[in-house]
Amino acid sequence: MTSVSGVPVTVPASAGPGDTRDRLLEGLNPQQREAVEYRGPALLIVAGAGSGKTSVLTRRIASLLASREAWPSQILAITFTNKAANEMRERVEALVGQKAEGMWISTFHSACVRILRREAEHFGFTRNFTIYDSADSRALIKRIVKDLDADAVGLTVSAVANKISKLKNELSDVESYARQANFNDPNEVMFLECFRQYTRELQRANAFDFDDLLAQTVYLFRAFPGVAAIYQRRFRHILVDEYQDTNHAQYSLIRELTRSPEPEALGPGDTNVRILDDRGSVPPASLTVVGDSDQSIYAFRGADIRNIVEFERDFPNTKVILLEQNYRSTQNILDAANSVISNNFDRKDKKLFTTIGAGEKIVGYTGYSGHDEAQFVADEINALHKSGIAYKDMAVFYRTNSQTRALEEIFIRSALPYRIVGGTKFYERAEIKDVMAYLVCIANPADPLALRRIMNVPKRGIGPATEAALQAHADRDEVSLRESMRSVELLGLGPKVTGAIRELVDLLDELTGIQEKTMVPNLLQTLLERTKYIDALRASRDPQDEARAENVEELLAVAKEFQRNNPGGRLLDFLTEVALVAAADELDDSSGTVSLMTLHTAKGLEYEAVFITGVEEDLLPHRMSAGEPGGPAEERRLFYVGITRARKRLYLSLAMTRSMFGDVSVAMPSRYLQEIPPELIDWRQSPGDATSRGGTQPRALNARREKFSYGGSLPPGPSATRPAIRQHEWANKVTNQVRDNGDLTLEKGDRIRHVDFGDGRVVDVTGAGTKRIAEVQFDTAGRKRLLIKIAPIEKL
DNA sequence: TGAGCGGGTTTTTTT
DNA sequence: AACCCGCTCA
Repeated sequence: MTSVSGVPVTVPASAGPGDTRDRLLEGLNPQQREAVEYRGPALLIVAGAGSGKTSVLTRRIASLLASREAWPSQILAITFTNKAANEMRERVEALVGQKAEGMWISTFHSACVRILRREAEHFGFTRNFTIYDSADSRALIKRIVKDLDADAVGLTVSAVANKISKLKNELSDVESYARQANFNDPNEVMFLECFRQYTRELQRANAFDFDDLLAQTVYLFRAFPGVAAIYQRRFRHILVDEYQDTNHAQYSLIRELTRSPEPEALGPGDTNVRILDDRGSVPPASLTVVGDSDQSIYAFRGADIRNIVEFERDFPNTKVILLEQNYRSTQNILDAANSVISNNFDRKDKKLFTTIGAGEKIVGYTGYSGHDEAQFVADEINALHKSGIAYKDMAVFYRTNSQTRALEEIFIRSALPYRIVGGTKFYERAEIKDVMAYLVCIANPADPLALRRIMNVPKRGIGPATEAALQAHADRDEVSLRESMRSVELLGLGPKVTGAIRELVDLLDELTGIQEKTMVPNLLQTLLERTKYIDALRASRDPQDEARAENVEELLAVAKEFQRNNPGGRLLDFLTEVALVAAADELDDSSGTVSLMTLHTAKGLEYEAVFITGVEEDLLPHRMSAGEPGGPAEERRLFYVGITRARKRLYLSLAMTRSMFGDVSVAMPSRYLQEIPPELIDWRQSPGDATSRGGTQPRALNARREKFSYGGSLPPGPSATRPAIRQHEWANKVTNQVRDNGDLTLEKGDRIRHVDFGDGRVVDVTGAGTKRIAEVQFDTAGRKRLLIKIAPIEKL
């Protein structure tokens, strides 16, 4: 195999058989080819949106393997989501025509878990540690804040949680924070105590939070050079995607991995002599990073744009390759994107271009309310679908998760198949967290958080008083909560409670004992049967509990699926996988549904048609970003990311009024709309129209009109001289009324009256049972699809 | 112990 | 509007 020296070489290296090399470079432009074939210590690929970076990265790995420059086990590729990782692995394997066993392609977090599971014993953890998600961390912090009465100095749970997270991303720990803390500030002293206790509790629980996964791995490498050396020797080629969104901890991890291992750390058993250079030491791994500073949207969780901006300075002998040709979007979409992002000063100018052609104009729409806007989106999706675009090729983006409500209500009513990516996730549901907590108790008996969660679920008469008694016993004897349950008979509790605790702890211990040799679905099945968890839900009077029972059964199906994909997988692997699923991982490409997601989740994805909703001040840019330095610029990048997801059709929509916290407030068009050349937008209903209705709307909207010019895109003639906008143009003032029509039946030709849309005629009826859908041509509001059972309609 | 009620708070984005 | 919390009463 070719040795990798520290000297940059542009490789004409025998990239395997010629035809393999040709295949790897097929269809690539010169810059892309160079990005695949360049060899050297450090490569920065500045890849604009849609410039084919994933393809380049994939082929670069394939090229390393095909030319035998690297074994699969010497490659570490970091992607942003697990889904991207799986896709990349499949594509590499397809390119090199073999299973690339031993190749690490994963997210930062997954890679760190893998390392920590192997090495946790070095520093006081065991390999079966629990991973606390943000909700778990919050729960723990909440307890601590309460115990310490930190409210008293104005510390809230979220303030503490955010600050701890931020510090960990900066690789600060309790000691380093304490060294520079101001001890005259009671708030800071209290925070320090919270931080200290939180850290101690995690350690005791044998648990890491999300931020620890990164920070503790860095700590591990720094504190144990021998451990670091294992990975420094092993990984010869490190590739990082979405580098603009790395935070300091991630940056440091990469730094550690691309160091030469210290010579004394090389054990005598080190047989990997092939990679030794002339001086007898192991050269650092080569590093490839791909990113686009215009798409940096995670500063709020510590991403530091300087990591990419200063990459060349950080890593000497860096080769930089720019990919500017866009293969995704039409020129109109790119022009809009370019002109929006050009308003961010302090960036290297770069302009995306395409040879695809101008394409359709961007469509703009201003709704009366969020529901109205949603109705527009639904109608357009319906029209696009009829024109031949599959549901799965369309997506609706929004800034905040709360915007899903109106969209969902309308989509359900319009009988559109949709799916929300992310948001309130499956694994965040209480019943799923309960069952997962049982599994955590089985895997990691030291974890008291999980144990407390399930202690009295389902109800078995173990209340707070009993729990406190157990905890007191645990504290006194300095044992775990689990251990104190084992000696429950010594506590002098009532016979009923004692019996319940005995039963629970015996069950947990029994399952802990067999977890290593039991299939996950079987373990889960046994658990559910013995705890009667599902039975308890089914017996409940709350009608929602039936749905919860179904969710738990769904989890069982997930476990079976996991076992199918990982025949050797054990409980610990299952828990790891579940803990690290990201929103974008849930995406099922084959599903015939419209995808709804936040702009953040949309990163890295692309669709034929994209709807960006809520393009309003205080939403995009979000109100909360105004105070942050660099906030508005980051929001602009977010908008840019959204725009550049679209291949052919882009819709921008907003509403004049938006309900928040239960009451309605007036919304203003986003400043970013003015940054798009007016001739690129075809306003179906512009903010100008929306405010010229006269009469009842708040003054602020009328005032706003003067400041907004939508150029030639307005319908001809000043609004005042047009016959007053007739009521029917506002016929779609959609309310959120829903009703149950029982078994109302409609047939083609029936006349109906709709609360929002007025009168209309049924032109088609499809579907069956409760899913019967009427296609209605309204006299004034256009054509709509309605779910007959719930639409606010009556037959005339 | 646990159901039910009233009052306060909430929404930025995520691994 | 929806959720969480703490309090009261059975």
